[in-house]
Amino acid sequence: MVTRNTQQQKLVEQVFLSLNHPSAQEVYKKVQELYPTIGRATVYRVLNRLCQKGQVMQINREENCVYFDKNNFDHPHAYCIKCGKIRDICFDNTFSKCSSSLNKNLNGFTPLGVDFKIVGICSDCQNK
Amino acid sequence: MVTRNTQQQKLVEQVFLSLNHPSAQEVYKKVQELYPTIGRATVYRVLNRLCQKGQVMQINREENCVYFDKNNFDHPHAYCIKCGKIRDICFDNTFSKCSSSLNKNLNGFTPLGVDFKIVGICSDCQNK
DNA sequence: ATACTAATGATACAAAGTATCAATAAGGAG
DNA sequence: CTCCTTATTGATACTTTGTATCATTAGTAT
Repeated sequence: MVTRNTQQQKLVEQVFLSLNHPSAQEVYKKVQELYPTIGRATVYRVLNRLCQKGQVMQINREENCVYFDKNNFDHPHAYCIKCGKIRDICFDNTFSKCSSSLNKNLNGFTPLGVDFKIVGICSDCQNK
Repeated sequence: MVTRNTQQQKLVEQVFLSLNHPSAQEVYKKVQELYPTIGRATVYRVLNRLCQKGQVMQINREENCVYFDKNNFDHPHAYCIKCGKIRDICFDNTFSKCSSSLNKNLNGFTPLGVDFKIVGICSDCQNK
């Protein structure tokens, strides 16, 4: 398969690089200003292709829904990309040291909570 | 306003407590088995009410879309609940110490990446 | 027992993202 | 430069997660 360097791809990539942590919609809107006939699906496809090539990373949301937790305090989770299950991680005081050290670098950002998640494959799914 | 202790509420709460980090859909399906006439909206409403009361916590996804990042390595982000923007946090070696210390506690879980996010209000939004 | 109204269930809707498929346009071969 | 192959596009329909609306139902205080 020979990949083709289309106008749309170049434009989406260029617009993506000009933005900070954009969502797909943000990229889409900006691209539309420059190339009104572009399809929504194309923007999603180009971004996903960039991810597969490893040039781009998705932030949060390997999941596509909210999960609810009984434990009403900040603690890290492990999310399995195979089964979609979330598990608690036992955290030691390195985590709280890490949490409090981050507060120093927030530049006026008022933290309300943390969301620390390890993404990977759980032992159940590895043994299948 | 007088809150009412309905059958549906009791059931949703009970089912939620019986599950580990369930999504709303998981709770809905389980509740439906026991109470087939329950509406989907009711399950969402009860879970949201539990969150407001502080009994339940939502895991990840204050956002409702995927964000993309140029920086192709694991680093923490700050997510503002007012404007929805994501910012990078400068991380020091405490973060990597924290990351590597977590590896010890993973019990066979193979980590592929981390997603560390501080949720709060950015300085721009505070000054409005 | 009655009245008030919080909560429900049905329905429609919105937003994010994917699947499908005919039409288009890269780019290599001649 | 022209033709041909097929990767990519754009339109459309669809799926999933979640919310808004509103008439009906059922807790609860009196």
